[in-house]
Amino acid sequence: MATRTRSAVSALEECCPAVLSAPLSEERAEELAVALAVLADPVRLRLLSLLASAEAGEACVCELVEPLGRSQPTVSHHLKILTDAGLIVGDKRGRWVWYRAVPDRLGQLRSVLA
Amino acid sequence: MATRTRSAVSALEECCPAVLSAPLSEERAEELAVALAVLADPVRLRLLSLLASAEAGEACVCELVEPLGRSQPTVSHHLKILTDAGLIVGDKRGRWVWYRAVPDRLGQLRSVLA
DNA sequence: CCGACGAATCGACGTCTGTCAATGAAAAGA
DNA sequence: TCTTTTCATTGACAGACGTCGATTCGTCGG
Repeated sequence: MATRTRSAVSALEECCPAVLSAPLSEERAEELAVALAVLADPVRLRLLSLLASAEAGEACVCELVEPLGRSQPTVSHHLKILTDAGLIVGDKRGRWVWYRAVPDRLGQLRSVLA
Repeated sequence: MATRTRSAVSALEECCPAVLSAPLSEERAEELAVALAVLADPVRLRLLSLLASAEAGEACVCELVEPLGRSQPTVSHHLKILTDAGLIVGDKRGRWVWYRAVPDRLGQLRSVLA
């Protein structure tokens, strides 16, 4: 939902030294590592994939629990991590929360691995 | 060194479903997560960066310990992880082992985040 | 109001991971 | 051969992370 707190979004906000071309400061390496760690989980990768290929590009939590084979609290846990990283956004409508991927965000990360 | 064992290199050998376009199977998500976890560490990111911007594109371990601010065993530990992932290669010459980055390998990972 | 439902939070547990000191192995020099 | 240098391996420890059951918080229907 738009009301959710975003913490780690600032990780690589503006464009990018690119790992193999710049010497990469200690602070920046830490930021990049945190951002990549969000993606380094099979459940979160499948979440991104499921959301991107869902009807209308979005899905509620209850539709994600079963295909992932994880408990509802676990799925909510990963959704929060992805949300905090800015990779997905949630929109609460009635009793359901509809999540959708933010492809631009993934593109930012991709461009750092130049 | 060329004699070193490579284990996790098979992670995403041939080209790529791309996270946001394919539904991403459970097995493939696991492989991708393992591959990304190798990059999700500040010391390993700085290692890649240091090697890429080193003289002649290579450096020995003793040249890497001090700028990283980690113990020699710790640096060797991370070098092994990067080597097993195919992101760097080591070449033993005399008493020194010269490491260099493998940019193609990083490009493979990058392309998965399409 | 009250009960049912969807989702987030909490608490606890087991596992994985980064780190270092100590040790081991290989190579060069005296 | 003995010593020194360079790097890898081992063992141990602390902290972080994924997972689930139980609980709590909102929201809708009756």
